[in-house]
Amino acid sequence: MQSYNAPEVEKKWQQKWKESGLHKANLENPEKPKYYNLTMFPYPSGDKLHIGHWYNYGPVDTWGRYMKMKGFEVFQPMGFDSFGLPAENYAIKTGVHPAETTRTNIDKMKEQIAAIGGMYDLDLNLETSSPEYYKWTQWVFLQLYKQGLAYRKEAPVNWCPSCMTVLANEQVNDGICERCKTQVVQKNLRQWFFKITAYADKLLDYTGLDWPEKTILMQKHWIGRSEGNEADFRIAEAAGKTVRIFTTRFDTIYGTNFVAVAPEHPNLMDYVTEGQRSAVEKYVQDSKKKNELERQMGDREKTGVFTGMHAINPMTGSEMPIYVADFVLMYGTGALMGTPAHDARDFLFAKTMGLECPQVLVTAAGEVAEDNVKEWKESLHEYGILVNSGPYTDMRTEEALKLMTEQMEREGWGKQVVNFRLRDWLISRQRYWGAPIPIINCEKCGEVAVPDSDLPVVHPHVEDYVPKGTSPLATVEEFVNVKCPTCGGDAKREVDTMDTFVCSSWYFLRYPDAGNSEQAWRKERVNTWMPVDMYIGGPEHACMHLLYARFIHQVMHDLGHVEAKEPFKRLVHQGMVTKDGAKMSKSKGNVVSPDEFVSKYGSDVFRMYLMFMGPFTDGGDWNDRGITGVARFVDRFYRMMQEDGTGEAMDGVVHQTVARASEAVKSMTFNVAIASLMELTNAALKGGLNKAQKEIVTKVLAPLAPHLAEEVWAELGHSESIFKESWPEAEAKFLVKTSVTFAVQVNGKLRGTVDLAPDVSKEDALAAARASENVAKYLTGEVVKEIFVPGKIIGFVVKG
RNA sequence: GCUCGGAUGGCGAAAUGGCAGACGCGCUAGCCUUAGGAGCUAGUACCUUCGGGUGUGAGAGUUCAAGUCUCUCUCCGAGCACCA
Repeated sequence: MQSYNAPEVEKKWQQKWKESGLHKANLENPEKPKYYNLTMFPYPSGDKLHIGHWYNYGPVDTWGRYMKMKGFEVFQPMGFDSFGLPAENYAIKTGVHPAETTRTNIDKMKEQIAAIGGMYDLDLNLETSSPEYYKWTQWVFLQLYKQGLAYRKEAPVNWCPSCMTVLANEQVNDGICERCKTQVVQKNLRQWFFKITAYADKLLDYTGLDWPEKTILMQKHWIGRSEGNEADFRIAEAAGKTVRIFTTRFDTIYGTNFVAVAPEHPNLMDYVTEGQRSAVEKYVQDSKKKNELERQMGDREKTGVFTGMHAINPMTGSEMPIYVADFVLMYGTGALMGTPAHDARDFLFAKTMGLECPQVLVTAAGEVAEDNVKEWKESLHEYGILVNSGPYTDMRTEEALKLMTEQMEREGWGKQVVNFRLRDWLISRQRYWGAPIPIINCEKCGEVAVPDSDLPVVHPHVEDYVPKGTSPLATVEEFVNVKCPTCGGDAKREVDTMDTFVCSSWYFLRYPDAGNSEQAWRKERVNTWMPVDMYIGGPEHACMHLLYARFIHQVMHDLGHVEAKEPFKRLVHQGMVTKDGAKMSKSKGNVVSPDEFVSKYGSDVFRMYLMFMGPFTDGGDWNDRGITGVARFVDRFYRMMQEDGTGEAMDGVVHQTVARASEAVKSMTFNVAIASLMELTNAALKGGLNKAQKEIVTKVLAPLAPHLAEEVWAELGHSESIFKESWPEAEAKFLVKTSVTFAVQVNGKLRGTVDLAPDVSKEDALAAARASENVAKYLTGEVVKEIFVPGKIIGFVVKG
């Protein structure tokens, strides 16, 4: 008997698949229903493919092959996110120019990805750092620019002193640079932004998307929509001047007893008396320093300084002090009304400032509230019925808010507004390895867009690309100095590059028409293939790539460039593979190298073990020994296929396996699918399968272990690829059993089992159960209830 | 602090409210081989007076029946973090 030689067999089939074009979809004219199966493209990092790559690409390929066998024209492309910090930092580390490292790394990765044996289309050669791609990234930029959705402004931005560039809010976690873990500082700089806030409401619409609930929640929270009111409070000491506050709970206005303003508030000095000026200025300086050093860390103590002036409560006319306080952010209007009874932070602030902690509880369960609040009460946060609120007393919060809004609008001192936490997307970077921003600055004409016909703005070669705080492109005179496209006079190019997330926010639109030199994509082509039917990638992109991509896609949709509203119809996040429960990292020295195991056991075994560890979305913990179980299974499976049997009494098991495996693959619990095949193999090694049964089983195995399945399929006498076959259906007639084991319970406890026909009547079943010796023993008292669940349970409830 | 997840043998894990622990790792015994990822057979939650009893983080509840549904709590993980 032959034993299975994985390395040889896998090489053979990878070659054959390549020759037959298994990885190619008919993009122009799909005859079957299309299925766009996409994995987030990798950046070429220079290290070998790690377990994380495999954990993604293996199962994604399994899914694609399954969909292919389900009768779809599967498009499964892969390219490289080759512009950006990872590639550039790798180049800086090695001292080799990024253009060179990117090239060699991509070539190396392509080889390694090929060794997985997936049907990924790498021939499209999509690389974001190539001029034929970034030409269209620049075009996308200009599409936004022409709509006023790309603009430049000076603003306080996040600056990473190590990466020597600005960063988007999304790339800063806990005040730390997401890439290099350095403390980020705030700087006022003139930078390029995409106006993603204009799409905030549209981005909150997830209709028709099959996405993980958690991801949607995270995005919703990041976008942070909140409805409320803005209202002007007059300043007692300065006639005609007002301070505008934002609140979501204007109904609590009768409990307001101070106003607090952010230190960064542009009109802060309008609210400061001469006497308090130096104190306020000092506070502002101190809080700026705090901003830079430890704003995020630790102390939640509320601080602030009295400005000397007072605001007038627009409802009651009473005066209250105005403070500058750094717990107030430049969110909303940068000023808030302090209502200690209803907001925990206001309560704390009032306490530290020695303010009276009042007095009126605006809402309660309808009863008159206590006069004084000594302790913070969470319940006062909620909507309720107003008390001590003048004409609004006894109203429900919703009603009071409505009437108060009407009043302020009528009297002209306030209105209803919607605020978002989402900030505009900062896209310019002072780094070398990115797409140049296609803008020219002319002394006469100002900011001028590079005409589409002049694209691409070629990324120049620079020898000294090490970041210094300004873009390295600025050092290339022939790049910088240009003629103005409008007036022909001397002008200078924009030297900043675009954030790599811009490159990756539209690549899925390029794949179906990659290589098109006339346009970013043909509309018909993209409308045939978009939206992406299945998008698989890590959950860490929830509020970055996945949000940006939706935004850009929605803009393209609104401009009529693509029919689909949303880019990704279904989204799945793969889990993480750990080692001994810890995240794998070089510094911990617990990195598992796939290559070693792949060369030992083969790609099929490696991929299957990753899938066998647990549910795909959960990830799993790597165990060097665990893989042997899957290796043994492959041997056993191959052996089972070599043995000829009559297949007697095996039809039920085979079709049972088809049913279970189909269900499992469909729900991406590949571990269960593999387990069901193992069970079948264990059973079949005793009985033996006939040829028809072997064929069915091999088809089930095919997406999970493509090389092995293809080999076995050929040995069964087929000359065409198994991936031209359809996924098998479990036939009902084989699933019908002649006898089923019923569990018999008395008072909920298992007392025995009886084997009966599956369609046995209730009466016969109960009689059979009663007759069972062990059961009869427990049927001593009066039977008050009889339970019969066909095929499963016979139960008695006995009294006494 | 807020918002989500999660907790089942020594380990990874299964289980439309219906016989908990499928499948695999590891372990034990035996067989066959003794160079390799060996192979095959049987066993493997706990207690037991061998009748049975107890077991899915803890405690309550619903139900004939709960790992699964409801409430309270503990612990672990992830995300957000002064957003008024």
